[in-house]
Amino acid sequence: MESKNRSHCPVTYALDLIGDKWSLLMLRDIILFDKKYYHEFTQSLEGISTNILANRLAMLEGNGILLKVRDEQDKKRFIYSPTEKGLDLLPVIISMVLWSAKYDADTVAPLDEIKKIEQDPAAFMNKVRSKFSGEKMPDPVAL
Amino acid sequence: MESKNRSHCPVTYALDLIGDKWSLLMLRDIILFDKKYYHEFTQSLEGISTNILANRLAMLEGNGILLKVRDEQDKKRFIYSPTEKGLDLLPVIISMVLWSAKYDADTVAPLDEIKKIEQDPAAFMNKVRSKFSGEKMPDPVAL
DNA sequence: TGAGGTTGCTTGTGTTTTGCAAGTAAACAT
DNA sequence: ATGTTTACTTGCAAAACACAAGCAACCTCA
Repeated sequence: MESKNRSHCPVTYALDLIGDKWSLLMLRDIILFDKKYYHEFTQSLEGISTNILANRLAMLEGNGILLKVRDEQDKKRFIYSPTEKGLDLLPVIISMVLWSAKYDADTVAPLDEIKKIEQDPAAFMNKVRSKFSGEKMPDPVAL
Repeated sequence: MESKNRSHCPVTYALDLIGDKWSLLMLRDIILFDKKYYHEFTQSLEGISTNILANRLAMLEGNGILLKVRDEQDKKRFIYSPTEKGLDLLPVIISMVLWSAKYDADTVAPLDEIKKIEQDPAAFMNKVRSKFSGEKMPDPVAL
């Protein structure tokens, strides 16, 4: 499930991995809306088809952006979570959100939340990141 | 040449306009590499086919991201330039560049330039923007 | 003035990707 | 044991894409 790179231009590298209409929406659901399970992704507003969803989940996992583990509470399910590489895409998502909030007259982005993000994006990102400060973080470097 | 929106989520709005493998590469060429002409886009590293190129140029123009004007020096050519809406996508491009520079072991992004952008992204964006401070900027608000 | 080159597309044709509906298998619930 | 939930997979039609060729407007130079 590898993507072949068109070039090693950094814009191209990112687009070859997440430059489609679904991958960043899935990361939005995982990172911002706390979705974890396959069936939760099928319930998003935009209606992804299940074959595309399965394909993208495998691709994102294969490229180290998502982590997939069996749910020990209910072994027929899997829990998807962002890796550090996935969480590091938050600035991409946020810059898209700010751009759309500015130019989409019909945006549903809440204005007060947008203003908070604009004033202190680092604070917003830290708050989001703190939700995932669990088992999948790399070991802290010893002092 | 309109894109229909899947939803008015701000992530979706951005992806519906520029969430494909080519649009942001073209904006990279226009904004960062100073490309202006159709034939210059065909010469990029990644090799876009001409029908897709023509389609995307029309789409980006139709959505107010690019401006297309006839070149008065050579009337068989057109000059493409970013609108304010197009220039406002610079944060999206930059955040992708920083992410790829971090995770692509084979990136061609120059390390010293990346560090400068990381330390002061606003300064980099202003420098890039100053290249386009010409006729297509909106009139400054009267004092 | 007209022949050839440049530029910016458009048009075919085949391949790949996507969307939609239906089906399957493992785990679980009763 | 039977039905249900969950996570996919499969088949097929539609759309998007890549590649090659063609074409029209404009320019160049004789």
